[in-house]
Parts: sequence; C-alpha cells; structure tokens
Amino acid sequence: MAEAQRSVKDITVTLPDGAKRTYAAGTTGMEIAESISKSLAKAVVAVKIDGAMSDLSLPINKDVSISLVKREDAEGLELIRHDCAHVLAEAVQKLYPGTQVTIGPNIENGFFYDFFRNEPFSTEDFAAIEAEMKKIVERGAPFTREVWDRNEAIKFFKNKGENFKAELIQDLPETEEIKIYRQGEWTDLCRGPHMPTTKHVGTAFKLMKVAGAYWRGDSNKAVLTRIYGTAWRNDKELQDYLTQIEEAEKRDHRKLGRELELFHMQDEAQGSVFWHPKGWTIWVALEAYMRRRLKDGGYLEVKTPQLMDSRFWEASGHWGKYRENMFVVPDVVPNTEEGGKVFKEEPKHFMALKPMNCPAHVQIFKQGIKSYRDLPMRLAEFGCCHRNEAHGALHGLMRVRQFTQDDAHIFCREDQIMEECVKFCELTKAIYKDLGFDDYVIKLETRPENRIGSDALWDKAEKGLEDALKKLGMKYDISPGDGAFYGPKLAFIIRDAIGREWGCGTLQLDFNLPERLDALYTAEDGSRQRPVMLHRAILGSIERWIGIMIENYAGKLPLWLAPVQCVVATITSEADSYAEEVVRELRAKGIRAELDIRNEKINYKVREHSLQKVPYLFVVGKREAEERNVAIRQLGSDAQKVVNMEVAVDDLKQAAQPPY
RNA sequence: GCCGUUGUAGCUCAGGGGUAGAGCAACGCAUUCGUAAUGCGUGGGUCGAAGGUUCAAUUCCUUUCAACGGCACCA
Repeated sequence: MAEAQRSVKDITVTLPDGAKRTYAAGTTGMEIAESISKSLAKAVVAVKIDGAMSDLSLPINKDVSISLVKREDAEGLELIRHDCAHVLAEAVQKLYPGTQVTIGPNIENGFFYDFFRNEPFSTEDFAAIEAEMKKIVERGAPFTREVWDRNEAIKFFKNKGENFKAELIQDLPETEEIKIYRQGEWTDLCRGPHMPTTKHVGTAFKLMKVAGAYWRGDSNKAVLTRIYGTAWRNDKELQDYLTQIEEAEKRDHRKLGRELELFHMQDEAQGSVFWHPKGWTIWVALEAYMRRRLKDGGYLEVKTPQLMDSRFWEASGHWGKYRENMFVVPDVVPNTEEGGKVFKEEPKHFMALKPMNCPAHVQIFKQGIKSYRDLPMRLAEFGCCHRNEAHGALHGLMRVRQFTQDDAHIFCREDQIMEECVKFCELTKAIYKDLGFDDYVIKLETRPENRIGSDALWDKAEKGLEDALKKLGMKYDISPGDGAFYGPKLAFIIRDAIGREWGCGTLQLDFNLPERLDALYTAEDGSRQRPVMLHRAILGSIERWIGIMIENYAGKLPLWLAPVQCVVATITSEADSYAEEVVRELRAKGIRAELDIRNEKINYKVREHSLQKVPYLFVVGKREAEERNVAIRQLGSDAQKVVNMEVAVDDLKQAAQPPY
C-alpha cells in the first residue's frame, strides 16, 4: 500500500555522486537545491535533468538523475551568455522602439542578437545600450517560463509587430512546446533554459561589434543587424579576454606580413599576393619540405596547364556549377586600334584559368593504358589555381583569388581506399606536427543535398573515410551535409590567432569524376575498370598555411623556415672584414645569413633585428675578431654566449636542419 | 554579393570650407659605440578615385573603388 502510494506521489532523484533522494512529485530543481543546502540554493542557476539543461523552476514529475548547475560551471557560463543576449534584446527594444527581435544564441566567448530595424545600429549606440542592460540586470526580474498555445503565440507576436518571431513559431515542429520566457515586462520566445533572474547575468559583459547577417542565414532573405557581445562570470575573466584579443591582434598575419616585409597586396591585384624576398623564402623552404615528404610518400609530382578550353571544364562539370567563380578568358586576338573596343568581334571561344587541378590530373592518368599494377597512382602538384571569390570573402592570405594548393589525386582500386586514407591521415598528422600544429579539428563532412552519385556509392564513400579515422583512433566530428558535390570529405581545421577556423588539409573520396571523365584501368582479369579518385591536400592553400603559421608563431618562425636565420652585426668598423668572413662561412654552410656593418650602435642593431624576429644574432666586436669568436644572442633571450666561430657555424647548421 | 565602418607621407595617426601636420622610417652630416631606439639636419603628400555644391573642397553632397568587421559563399 505504502509502496503504491510512493509510486504516485514520490520521485527518486539521483545526484551526480550516485546518492538517491526521494521527493514529492512536482518538486522543482530549486527546491531540491534548497533541501541540500542554503549555499547551494544560492549558487545554483539551472538544473541538468537526465543530461538536458532545464529551468530550476520546472516541476519534476518522474524518477530522474540530476546535476545542479552553478554559475561557475561551464554550462553556467553558457547560461550567462544566453541570458545576456535576452537582456540585450530587452534593452534594445526599450531604447529603440519598433525594432524587431529575432534570435540571440550564446556563442564561443559570448553571444549575439539579430535585430531588424530600418536604421542600422552603430558602435556609438553601445554605451547607451550597455547602460540600459545594466539597469535590467540590476532590477533582477525573474525569468519565468510559460508554455503557450501555438496559435495564441503567433497571434501575440504578430500583434506586437514581431513578424520574425511569428515566423519562427510557425515553423517549429508540431510536437514542440511553444515556450515563452518573461523577464519583468519583456517576453520572448525561447527554447530556454534561463537562470532564475536577470541579476544572475552579472555585469562582466561588453558589446563588441555590429555586423550584418541574413535572416535564417539565407542571402535571399532580409538583412538583420547583429550585435555581438562577450560575457563572463566576473570582471577579471572579461578583462583577461579583452587582453587576449588585443594580444592576438598583434599577431595578425597581415600586420606581421608588412612589418616583417614578407608580402603585400594591392588594389590592382586584389586577392592575389605579391611575395617579397623574405616571404618567398619561407614559401620555398616550406615547398621543399613538402616535396621531400611527398616523394617519400610515393607521390609523383606533375605540372598542368593554367589555362584550358571551356569545353574541358564543361566535361568536368565545373562549367555549369562553378562558372560564376571562374576567371574566363576569351580566346580571341584583341583589337589593337587605339581607343577601340578590346575585342572587335564577340568572342565565341573561351578559355578559363583552372580553379582546381583534378580534371587535369585525370588527363595525365588517362594517357596511355593504365594497369591495376600502376595503382595506386598518386599525382601531386603545387597547383596554382584561380577562383573569383566574392569581395567580402577575401581575407589577407587566408582567402585569396590566386592560391596554390599542395594538391594530389590518388587513383586507386576500391579495396585500396582504406589503406590510402590511413596513409594520408598519418602523413598529415606527421607534417602538422613538424610544422608545429598539434591542435586541429577533424571533421567528416557528409553528403550535401545537391550531389551527384547514388546513395549506395555515398554510403560506401562515407564509410571508407570513417573506417580509416576509426582505425587510426583519430578524434573527429561529423558535419552533415558539408561534403563536396561529388563525395564526402575529411577536413582538417586549424584556428588562427583570434580563433577563426580555416580548413587546411582535406581528403575527398570521389567515385564520380573518373566516371565523368572516363578514366579506366585494366584489371587482373583483363576487364576495364574505373579507378576511385581521392582528392587530397595537406596544407590546403600554401598562402593560407603561411598566414596561419605566421600567426601561430607570432612571426617567430622556426629556424629552418626563418627568412633570415642569422645576422652578423658589428660593434665597430674594426670588425667589418671579420664579420664579412663569418657571413661567408655561414652562407657556405647553407645558412641564410645577413651582414650588418652599418655605423650604428649595437643596441640599435639588436633592437632592430629582434623586432624583425631574426632567430640568431652573431655580434662581433674587436675582441671577437681578434679571438675568432662570435657572441651569440638568440631571439627571445638577452643571454649571450661567446663561442668559437667555426663551432658556432656548425652548431647553427645543425639547428637549422628542416624536420624532414 | 549583402550590412556596417574606414580611407590624410613608406608605417602609426592628428587636423579641418581659404590648397596640410607629428612620431617612426628614408636620405645627408657628425658620432666607432659591447647587447632592445646617438645627435643634428634634409627631402617627401593633386588628403583612395570621379562628379557636384561653392568665389574657394582634402574638408560638405553624390557615385565609385579598396580595405576592415561580420553574413552568405568556399569545387
């Protein structure tokens, strides 16, 4: 009898430490916290019920396991940010009546909220908005949760002129509850959960920037104004974050590229890079390293045409799908008449700069007859490609119009896919390690909506990539729908100084292009078979990679990549001829050394070469010249070591060896 | 491409309806110096471009280009 009663009225709550407690059905998270301790009740901001975040005020009606989320927890910080977005929205609507609200999620380091308003916001409005937000926080209105009837809710928001919210509700699945949160007078449709009151948001927040964003991420829809903010648990965290951003901006590769005289860009060649001697030195060293890696990896290097007839691109399928981003060149002799039209007649034939290398590599594969014995055939190219990227997409070295891929295509049999994928991942891992990147994310990007090829083929391809990752025990996330139109891909993603993510390495499985371009090999039984094609790049774009490396190392590249590895600087002109001899010795050993015999103080020279991030400075004065020594000063240290010149040169040669 | 911001000397930036200014850099001279800026001097800009308003525009207006911050895109 007692047992039966319990099952109706009581629930068992399991805490994270495994302890079980019994409460009356309908008990809320807050009540549970209060029953444990007063201080816990004070600190708690939400409750995780069976793994799902919920409001503390939500009655619990069944047996569950819970954990109480405090403001200090990682989940608590997410709530601070999300609630802060709501506070922002309330403040904006108070200050700018008629502004429509849309959505405001928390993101890494903060939150944003998208508004619709005829007048744009400007950063000058921030002070007023922040002040209003602080008032709302100070007021500390409780967040209360209500579940509304769908049609009531739509009517409510339509009446308020909140068309975007009404549209959101309309599009929510029928099964979804329509949850409305109130904070004082202000209401918003929201999935929740929220902290108990606006006061819990605290004041460690700051509005950062305004930006345009499309409604529902669709470029055909309305443009909204997005306000980004950052929010933290306390002022120290906020300050630390702001300092961190400031520091990161100092490593911006565009800034360092100019300061270190690596490259520049200009209007007349937007999206293309002018590599200066020092920048190009990095490139050449990196490319040479990659060549050694590829050669040992069984790749064969090739070079294919830059400009090819449009019918070639028609056959590959790019003409139809990507033409708007291709640079198309009329195949006509231009008019030479002064002041005349560029072309006398309407061009009939077109060529196009290659936007990628794959079809060209298929042409090489197709020359002659290939046997199963030739497979896998790995064709590699440092392929210079052109893509007419949208203006807004261009970004320093990271996104350019002319770029060089460390591209390769592996033609193999189906039963070789797994092994090739494994080899590729291993090679990529090794190269990233050599180049100083241990921190990257792997994404498995699966079939997009617009695609070619049967589902059976896609199943096979996606499984192939996943199996290889599993075999290697590499961690990965799945990004559904992000694959290429011809096949799924692995993307190796690296972050730049300020946390932006850039795709670098990629491995794409393709059963389609060999079919489309009619690539065949002769199998053991004499039959003609289609090879499978693996598109792969490790650095991705060499431009981008160098940009990321500059930021990662804050310009202080490892010795083997440093454009100038050593400067020999004199203290007085008495050491000039000795300094010249030291430079000759260094250069004879393959060290990139420069001579500085300018009539300047050694302080000045040290400062200048340090700012130029030269790894080694050999200082020579009268003493060193007489004793045939050099005073070595390494970048980042003010210690000096006086060493015999020949020993120093040999040591530096050793230290400057590339990792492979 | 879309929304917003910015554009003045090589760089960083100030100024403002009466045709521009600083620091650093460059150049010249002096200084020969021991580990993150020696001193003095000189030169340098059709104020992103085009058009308009005005007696007068770098400044105000329009258009345009580029860069920057996002969004969309990224074979």
